[in-house]
Amino acid sequence: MAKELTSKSENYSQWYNDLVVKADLAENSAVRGCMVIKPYGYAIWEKMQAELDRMFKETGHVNAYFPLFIPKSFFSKEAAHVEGFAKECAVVTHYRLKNDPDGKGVIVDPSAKLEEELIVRPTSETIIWNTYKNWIQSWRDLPILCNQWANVVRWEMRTRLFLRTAEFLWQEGHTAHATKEEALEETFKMVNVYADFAENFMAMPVIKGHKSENERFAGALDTLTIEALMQDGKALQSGTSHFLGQNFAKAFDVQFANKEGKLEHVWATSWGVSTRLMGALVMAHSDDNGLVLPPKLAPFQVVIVPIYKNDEQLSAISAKVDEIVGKLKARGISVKYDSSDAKKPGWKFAEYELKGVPLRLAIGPRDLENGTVELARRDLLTKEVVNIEGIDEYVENLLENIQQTIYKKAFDYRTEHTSKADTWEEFKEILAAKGGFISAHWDGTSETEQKIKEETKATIRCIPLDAEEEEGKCIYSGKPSNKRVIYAIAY
RNA sequence: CGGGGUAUAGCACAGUCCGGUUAGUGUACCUGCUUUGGGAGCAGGGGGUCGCAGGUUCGAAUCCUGCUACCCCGACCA
Repeated sequence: MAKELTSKSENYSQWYNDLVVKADLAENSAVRGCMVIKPYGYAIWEKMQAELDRMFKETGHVNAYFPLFIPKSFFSKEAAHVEGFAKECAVVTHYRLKNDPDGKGVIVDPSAKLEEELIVRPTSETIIWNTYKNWIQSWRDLPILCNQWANVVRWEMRTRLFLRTAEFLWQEGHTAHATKEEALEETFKMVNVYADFAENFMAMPVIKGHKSENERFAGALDTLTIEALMQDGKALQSGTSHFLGQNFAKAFDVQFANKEGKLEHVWATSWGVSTRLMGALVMAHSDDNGLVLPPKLAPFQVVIVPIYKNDEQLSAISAKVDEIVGKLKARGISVKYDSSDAKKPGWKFAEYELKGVPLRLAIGPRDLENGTVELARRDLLTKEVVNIEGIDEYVENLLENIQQTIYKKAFDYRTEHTSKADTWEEFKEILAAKGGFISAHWDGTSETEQKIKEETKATIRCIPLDAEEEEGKCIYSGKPSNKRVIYAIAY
């Protein structure tokens, strides 16, 4: 074996680290905490972007771009926001280098100090609301529905590829509305878009819900989240949508004249998903043989491997493969024909499994004689021999089936790892025994949430949107509660 | 940012304790032949500022000091 993966059961986090690197998704760079996203990984991200971008536009949003740098003074305008991000900001203080007079290399030119330091954006609310102030005067200017695709920097102390890096790629939507109701509606709309994307494209079931006060975005009145369950029983926050109320409008003095001619502060939302989704995708489906990619996000959905003994056989096979490729492409299926002579079939089989290609099609002399191909599906690791006749339709259906099977497997895993706890003892037992989501009553206080976190490391992942009214007692304090919330140990 | 660990060829490691020929093994790479339905075999070959910077010494991968990066555990976080 050329590339050995640590097994998932032996060491889950090592398995993840190995997989990301060995499947060629990303690697660590020369810059601490910052990753290089490699072409294969970036191709998946581009597929995610393309679909999300389409969904944003379908819901009336437009793309724009705001600066990487934010004047320091902007940051202090919204108190909770500063509080939340101050500890992880990169700061630009100078704008010039010069040759070191004492010898080698370059130094920062002390005479080139900026009058006002610039913050490398950890998120763009401040620069955007400073800008929106100029865009908004009357109710006729609203709503503003902008999104931007950008990089942001949060100076993390402990990083992991995709899951937490000092610089990451994301999209951030920032909207401005005339009424609270409309802003709230937007907040919900976007969390639904994220859930739709996660489930139908990533094949990853998610729970939609409100964040508790502790977990809320700095500066938001309400944060909605989608929470996914990874295969080690830990939760991963995969996307958030914030109702910002009038906090930023007040901080940046953004008012509009309503239909009665009175000035009012604008209502705001913001929402984002990041390259963290790549980590979610890896951890939701993959196995000890490597990545398992849902067909809708795979850089190529089908790989074709020829098996041959000489050039003559290869050209006969290639002729047949060209036909197949043409038919598959006509159906919009992306396919790679790997006729390279540099590697042997067995090597290619293992390599494409590691990279999660949903469907592998092998064709050799035996198949040419019989008019067949060998189809191997990545998700189930099963093989079958099928007729070339009608292969395109067959593959198309199979890809759809793989997409659904992957989803169902993740869904079943989540179902098995979602438990109800009614007592504190039970809660701790479940957490220790199998982890996963635990549905339990909570008295609604931060103190209780904090205590539970200290004692078990579990936090409230969300208060589900579809939580049923149910009288009960808080598992920790015993105080009355009227609905269950979702606990888990989180990434 | 606190505690622990690691750093030697593209990758995985040995050698470091106890300083002493030309730094070694597997794999990957290059050439040739034979191979090709699950990570091929044989033969030959190339590749190293031993993480970086200082110091000790006749002599440093090895001892000392500082720095950097990565991994694990904590605090913090998408």
